[in-house]
Amino acid sequence: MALSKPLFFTYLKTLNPKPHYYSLSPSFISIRLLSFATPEEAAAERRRRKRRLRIEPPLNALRHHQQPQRRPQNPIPTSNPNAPKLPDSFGVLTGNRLKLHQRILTLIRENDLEEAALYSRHSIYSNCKPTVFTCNAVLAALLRQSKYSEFLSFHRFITQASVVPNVVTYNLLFTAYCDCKRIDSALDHYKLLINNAPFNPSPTTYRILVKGLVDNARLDRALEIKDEMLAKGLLPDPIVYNHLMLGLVKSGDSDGVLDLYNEMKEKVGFVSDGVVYGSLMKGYFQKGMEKEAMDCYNEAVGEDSKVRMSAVAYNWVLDALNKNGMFDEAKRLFDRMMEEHNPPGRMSVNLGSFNVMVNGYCAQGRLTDAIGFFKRMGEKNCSPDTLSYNYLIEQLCGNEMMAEAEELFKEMGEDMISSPDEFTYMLLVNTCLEKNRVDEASKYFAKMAETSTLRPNAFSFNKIIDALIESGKIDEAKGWFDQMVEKLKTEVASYESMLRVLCEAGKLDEALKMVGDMLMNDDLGLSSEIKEVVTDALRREGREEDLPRVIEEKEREKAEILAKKEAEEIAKNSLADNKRVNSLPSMKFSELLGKGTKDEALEVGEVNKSVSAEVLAESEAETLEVREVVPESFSAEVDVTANNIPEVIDEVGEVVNESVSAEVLANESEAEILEAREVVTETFTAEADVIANNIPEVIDGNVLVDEIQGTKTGTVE
DNA sequence: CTAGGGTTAG
Repeated sequence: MALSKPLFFTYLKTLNPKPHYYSLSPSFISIRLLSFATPEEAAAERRRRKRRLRIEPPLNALRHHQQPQRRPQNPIPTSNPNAPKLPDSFGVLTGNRLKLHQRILTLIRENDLEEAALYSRHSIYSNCKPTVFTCNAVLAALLRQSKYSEFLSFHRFITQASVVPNVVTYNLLFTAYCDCKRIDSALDHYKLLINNAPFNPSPTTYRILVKGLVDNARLDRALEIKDEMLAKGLLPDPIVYNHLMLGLVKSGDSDGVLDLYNEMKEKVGFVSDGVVYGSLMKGYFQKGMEKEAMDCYNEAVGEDSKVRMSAVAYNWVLDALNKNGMFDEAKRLFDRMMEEHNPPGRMSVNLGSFNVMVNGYCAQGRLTDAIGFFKRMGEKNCSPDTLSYNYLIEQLCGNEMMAEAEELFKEMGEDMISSPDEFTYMLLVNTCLEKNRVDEASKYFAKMAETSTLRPNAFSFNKIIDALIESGKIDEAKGWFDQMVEKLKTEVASYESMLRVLCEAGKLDEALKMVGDMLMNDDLGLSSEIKEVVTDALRREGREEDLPRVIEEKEREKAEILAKKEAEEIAKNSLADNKRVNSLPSMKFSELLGKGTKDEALEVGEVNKSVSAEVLAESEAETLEVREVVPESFSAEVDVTANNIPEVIDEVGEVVNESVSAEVLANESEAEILEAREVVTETFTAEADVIANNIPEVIDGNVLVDEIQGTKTGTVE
């Protein structure tokens, strides 16, 4: 996906927040009141707090009614521990934290994202905690490189480490979810933002969400979100409207297109942003009202037009012309844009302009002209990205111009921007296969597999495997099959068909080895039908006793593994029990909080922390997990207890409820959490948090990666 | 000048 550049700009832009999002004073940050002399006093404080919450509703409740431009009123400073925390203000980005920020930015610039993320994670526990701006920079970088699972893991990490997200953090998260087509997750977090965050969504928020919804055929919801935006008193954003209008065009609702345009016009008088005129033209064209479409055209680009036409706005108009048979007019406009282009002051052409023209000429079947436009990018210092290449290569492949396609392929760069991706390779592989050039196809496939970055999906693997089998290259096919098994979760059916092929080819030893692998894999197993196939093949060579032998062997191996596992489990449990016993002082946590001094409680917290870390940390990753929840603040130590040793929840339940607060609110969470929270919306105390934290994490990074890989690589037919 | 480097194509 060619998001990188625009996203980066979005980030840069939002990095400069509007002052009013951050205008609350830092002194507002809540101070936890944790130690009470007696349980009675704790209870009294609890009651007081509930009363107070009734009198002073949480900040978000007030926020709904205020004008967006107005500074949020600072209701009651410091005393409400359940109040949402405010994100860092720019003021904190000084001294060491600024230095840290710059070092991480340097790492990002050097494209050492792994180091940047790791460094940030470690700094959380240093005396120089990264600001939310630094975290956002890391998130944005991960997003730019489509590292979604790392993105989500990092995001989860910083939320659990109580880095308070700002609107940019939310926007990055929305973008990540939308990119992965997990629009509902994005909406869940939008709801969290609306309900809990001490700031409003920005126009960018609405652009991301509306586009995400439109792209995922959720026009109705997109329109609702737009209305929510208006209800907040924000002006109609032309970009949001354009997304919606394009969505309506796509679904054939041309009246809707015109309605939206008129709605915007009604609200702002005159629509000076040219970005909507292309979709407006499309609406008229769709109604067969060519004259009106061209009136819009003239309004937008005519001699004395007052409409501001950016490159993007022009591109939409170009597209509208091209898609409605007005290529000559498009060409005239394009030439004018080229002439008008005068950077840095006036930017009227960009990469998209060329792409739109390339698309238009391809649609007419004028491939050579399309290549001509493609080559002209350099004139205006534009360079094609992967998507631009892929589009043209696909068109060329589909029009018997394989030589030209391969030429372009060779041009594709080493850089992230224009390097070939899975789609590129599979285009070439498929085209070669269609022409029965199996060896060349295999060569392209091999080239893709050699890269460290590209991950062909199962569909791609099967494509080349089947083709190789069909042309009798069983060994080569088996080679790819083995790689597929190593890299991807492979379906039983794939194993079976490969197995059949091996049997048919009389490669019995390999077949038996594969049977062994299948038996050892709990997800696979061996159907009686496939057993039959193998037995038949063996019988032909007089080796029918080999199969039962292998089966028996594997059963034994499996039993051994199982026994070993059980033994380990027992050992581990008793170890854990010991530690649990050793950590028993933590059971007195609540008492200490009630009766003892804070210092004593802290001491227990300390013990507790290290013990739970020990108990839980079985791997590096889990150590990180634990460290994620190990907080700076004493109160969150209760979190560790509550999160990690469920039994303790009962013991310290009251205390937990009182002290675990909104910091967990912004947790990586899904609909359930929202629901859980709904129950206690008025006072949103920790009950919901505890519930929420016990809900198993829904996000599974690996699953996600595969999903993305699936959607991204797709199928090239 | 009080926005807008936003968008499209597999």
